[in-house]
Amino acid sequence: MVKINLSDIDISDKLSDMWAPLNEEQRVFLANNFTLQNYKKNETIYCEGEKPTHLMCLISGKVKIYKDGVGGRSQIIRMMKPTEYFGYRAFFAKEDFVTAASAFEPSVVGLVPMDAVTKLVAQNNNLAMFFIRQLSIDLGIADERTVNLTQKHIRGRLAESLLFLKESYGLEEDGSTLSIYLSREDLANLSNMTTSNAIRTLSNFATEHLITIDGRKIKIIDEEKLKKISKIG
Amino acid sequence: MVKINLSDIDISDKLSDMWAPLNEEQRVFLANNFTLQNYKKNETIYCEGEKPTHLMCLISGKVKIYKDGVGGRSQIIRMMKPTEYFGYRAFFAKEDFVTAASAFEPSVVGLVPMDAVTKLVAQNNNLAMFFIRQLSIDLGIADERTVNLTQKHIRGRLAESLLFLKESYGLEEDGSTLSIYLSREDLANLSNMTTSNAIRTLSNFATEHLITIDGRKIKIIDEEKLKKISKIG
DNA sequence: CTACATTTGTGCTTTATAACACAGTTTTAC
DNA sequence: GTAAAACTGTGTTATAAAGCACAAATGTAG
Repeated sequence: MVKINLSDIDISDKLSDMWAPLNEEQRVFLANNFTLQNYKKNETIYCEGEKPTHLMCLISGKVKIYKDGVGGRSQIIRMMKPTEYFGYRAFFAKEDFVTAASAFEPSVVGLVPMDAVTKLVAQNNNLAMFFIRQLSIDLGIADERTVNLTQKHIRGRLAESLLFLKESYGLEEDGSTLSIYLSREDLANLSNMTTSNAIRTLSNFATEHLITIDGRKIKIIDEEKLKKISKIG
Repeated sequence: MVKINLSDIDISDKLSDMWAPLNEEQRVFLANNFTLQNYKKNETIYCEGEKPTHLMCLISGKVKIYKDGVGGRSQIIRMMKPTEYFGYRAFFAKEDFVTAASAFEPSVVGLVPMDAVTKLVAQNNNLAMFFIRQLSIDLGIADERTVNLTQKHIRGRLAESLLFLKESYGLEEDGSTLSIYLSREDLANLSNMTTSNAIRTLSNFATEHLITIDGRKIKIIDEEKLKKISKIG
């Protein structure tokens, strides 16, 4: 872990939603408690059952938050993109982690000890409101997700995942290729299905000219139809 | 809606987790903004798509938070018991409600306008921490629930629901009858299955002497075995 | 470069669960 | 108190999705 001077690398503007409420003194305090950590592709960031110690902010890369359920099956709960915060829920709930996190790609994570965060939250109400708002948004997403994953059929769930990946990570310069390359297994774990069904359904979508596939590269061809499939389930 | 004097009916001690952080002035402010509302059995408290306006606290009765998904199927997301707060998530997230709420039984709900709550949160950090903690706990539960509802089999899901009902609402004086009488349909919507499968599986549990059923009265006979079924999925 | 492991793809079988149909029972409304 | 509606129970059928087996392709390590 390397202690860095925030102003040097100038990432503070990217993290503005959370930084904005802080006064100068609080920013210095935060900067003094801020460290960076690198994670390799597929490296675990934290595990289920561990004690949460740091607020984490994804600086670069892509991270999945997942949960291993019955029979070795893994379910991806959330996916983080740069400037998003994670790892703090369990601390605030006074629990151990109920999920695990790992890096899809080489990633850089900013760490702030939770006791420093707690101090700042106690001093600064707008920071508290930031967390209230963020948690509220995430809880709404979780409620939606529960219903979508349980009630939609395979095609609907996969279509939804593809659209989610587009919204979250965007497209490459060609305007249609998803900027994230997932294994079929990860795609399955995101969409609550087996790997073979992810493969099959993806092929079907390609046959129907909704997408094209080239290894892990997926191009979205007919977004409207995907939306329709996602909607009707 | 009837404006009441809190000290008169003396419910403030029951609501202590949230009240505790408030000073005298803030308590008076809250009391002046507090109203009670009665709901009949099966009456809707709020609907999906509506704008959230009040923090709600269940004073007495039982309330379900649910979501209607594809094909008319309804999924129960959360169930409230007295002294629990609800209805505030969407406000903090600056969204409309994504769920609906209705009363299982005749219920009394305490209402506080969200702008009054916002004012108090801005003044009082411990109150902000109350919401942060509550939202964090609920988000953890939602994450668990997503995996349980998607990965466990019918028997596991129903067993889990029965245990959940016991934990949440407790037992009657006989020490084994669940204190909440749900329709088979509600039990199904809680456990993500069709009504006929809830009926069938419930009968199977009775045949296996894990429970006894007498209409909507359910006695838990072999809790350990239910736990085992719930655990292995 | 070769060997081994992992991922992807495809066909076939099995199974869990939904869907449907209908009868008996209980609750609700007038 | 009766009629209608809602709920409960059970058997049967249909089907979505998992499970399995295996081959081909791709990636990785020595």
